[in-house]
Amino acid sequence: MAGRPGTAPRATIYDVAKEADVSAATVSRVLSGRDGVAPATREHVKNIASMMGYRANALARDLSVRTSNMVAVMIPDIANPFFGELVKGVQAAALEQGLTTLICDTAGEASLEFTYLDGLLSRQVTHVFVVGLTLDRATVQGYTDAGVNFVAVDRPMDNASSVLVRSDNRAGGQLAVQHLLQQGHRRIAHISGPPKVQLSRDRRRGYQEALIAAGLEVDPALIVESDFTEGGGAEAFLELDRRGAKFTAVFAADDLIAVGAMSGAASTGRRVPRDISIVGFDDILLARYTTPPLTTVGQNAVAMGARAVQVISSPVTKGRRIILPVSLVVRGSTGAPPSPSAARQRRTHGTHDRRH
Amino acid sequence: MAGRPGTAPRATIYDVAKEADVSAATVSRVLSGRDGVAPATREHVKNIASMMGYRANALARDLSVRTSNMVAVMIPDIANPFFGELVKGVQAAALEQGLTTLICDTAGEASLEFTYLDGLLSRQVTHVFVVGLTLDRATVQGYTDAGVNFVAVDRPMDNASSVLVRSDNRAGGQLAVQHLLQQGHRRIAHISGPPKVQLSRDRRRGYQEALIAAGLEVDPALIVESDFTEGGGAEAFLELDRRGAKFTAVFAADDLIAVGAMSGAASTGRRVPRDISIVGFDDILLARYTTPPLTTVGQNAVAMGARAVQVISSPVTKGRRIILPVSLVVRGSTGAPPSPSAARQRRTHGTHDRRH
DNA sequence: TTGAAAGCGCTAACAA
DNA sequence: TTGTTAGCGCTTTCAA
Repeated sequence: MAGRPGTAPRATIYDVAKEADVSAATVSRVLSGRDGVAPATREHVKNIASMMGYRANALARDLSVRTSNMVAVMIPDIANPFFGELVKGVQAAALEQGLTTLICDTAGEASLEFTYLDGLLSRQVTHVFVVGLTLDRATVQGYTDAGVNFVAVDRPMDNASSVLVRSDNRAGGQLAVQHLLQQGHRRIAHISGPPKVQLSRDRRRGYQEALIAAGLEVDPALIVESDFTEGGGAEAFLELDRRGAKFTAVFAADDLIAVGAMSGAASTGRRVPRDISIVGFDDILLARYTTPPLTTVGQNAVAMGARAVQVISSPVTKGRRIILPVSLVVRGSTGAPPSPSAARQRRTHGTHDRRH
Repeated sequence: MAGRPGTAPRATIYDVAKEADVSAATVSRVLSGRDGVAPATREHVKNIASMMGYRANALARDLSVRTSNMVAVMIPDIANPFFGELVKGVQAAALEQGLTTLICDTAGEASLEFTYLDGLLSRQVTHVFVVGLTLDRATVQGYTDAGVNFVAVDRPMDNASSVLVRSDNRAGGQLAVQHLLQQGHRRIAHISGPPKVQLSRDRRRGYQEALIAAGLEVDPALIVESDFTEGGGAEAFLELDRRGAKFTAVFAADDLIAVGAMSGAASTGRRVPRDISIVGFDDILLARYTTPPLTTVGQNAVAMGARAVQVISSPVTKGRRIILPVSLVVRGSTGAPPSPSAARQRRTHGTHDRRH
């Protein structure tokens, strides 16, 4: 009640001890649920503690024990819904284990990764889930040596020894293209993610393989690189258009790119899927609500996050890879290519998802 | 080199002191950049420290000093891009002040808010930016008393004494409706956010006021409540449709709702903006890339976050409100209402997008 | 079953 | 300018 504002002196374990007429050690034992305390004493201490509104000081505890009950997840762009969903998965699963999740947006910048990792390490956060760390191998090794346990999610890190949880991106690329092929498309463009990112290459490879398997050629003029944003996708589509390339479908490396591509298509006077079909990747929540709804390769971000958390509690071989399956989600953004004769045959953008 | 994996014994300030042949106090002074150290000593200590790969233990420091250099931002849904952008603003501004930002997704659940706040408090994180805390006034007061400084962003908290940084939501609602009115719309529906959230009520009030100012009546049948998601927006649109209400435009309480409404419109056979105009709120990145691009009330999430951070460094009167201006961003989702004859005519021919 | 005492790694008077 | 000495609040042997 007295004291300066915001300076309410917090009760310590000693205050509780004194009040309960026991030692601090006993209070500690009771409050951290260790045994070896008489039931009566236990009850008594508990009462006194809650009476006094005692709150443990995690700093002191962590300093003493040299661990913390917090885990962190580092992602390159918190404004990308896919990562948002991923984070939610991590958080929910961590919570079940009594762990609190800290989220760090690195913006893909090494300096920020550095800052965060330093802060986490020096606060005894020993488990961190990372999506696309750009830090070099040596630096990462330094953190590992210092006691940080990394779990790479979605994207591998420059460090062969840590566990990786990701989707089967290559298969996803194939799935997307096979679907387009089935619809009758032959000229299929691809807007890829940054080639530096492994999954960009994997999806692209799937794209190429499916094409080749169908006896088609891979035309470099039909491939353009982008980043994983709507703006990048729109720009990439325009680039494709500028090249004068002929294509009736595009496989976008993620849903945001696909949305951008749809926008680019519209701005060049094309209609989806009548004039052009578009397939995305991720199946973010939004995909269901674009106009038309987006056909996409579904991966379950929430499940991926949850799976990553499992890793820390189950003994895992170093260097292990956990590959999650993907599946095609057919919605309204794909259809038959425009054929001169059959100008009006698709009329069905149902709201139902057809899962394959 | 020796030791168990992940158990590399970290050098302490004492190790450095011994090696540099000075006292721990001196090392501390050097490493935390305090003055009162001879330049020569300073250099020497610095060298030794980096030589030894010394890393400060933040836990020990924070415990001793009883503050930390971390701030936290608590948001209800990390998968909503608006909050993602907001967080980015906070983070960037905090970084400039040497503060590291922790992100906490409360999912709008009081229990999670509780968990996070406890963890933060007991780790000496004294500044937290909150968006729509649901915790009750007394609980919040408890944290305040314990030394947590809250800055409410976007949405006020149940605590009159903390600073609030938000947009002028009421004016935004008016802006949206005035625009629609200008286009010639008279039957304008509104899909609001949860009425529990203050800004839902503010935007709705703006909507109503603009209607009344134009001499129109507010028709309750044209207002439906939703949440701030695409799914909610789609559902709300369908509800409007089910009611058989006649309307030519809808003002959605946020962009995600607007996207959902566009989807709902499409699934009921309406075209935007030909048959129906839609206005959103927020101007998230996505708004530029929907089909058609979304007309919306723009608020700058990044700026809002940054402004909130300023608050903690500048002395601010308790209970102060900082209201940020909003502005209308006209894109392609709004246009003139369909005239009965035109509507009939279009049913027979395919249509192209309107001009701007 | 309980307590005394010694840390965990750092900072901050107060002396020297 | 530098060092000594107490803590910060909790955990954890080791005795009792």
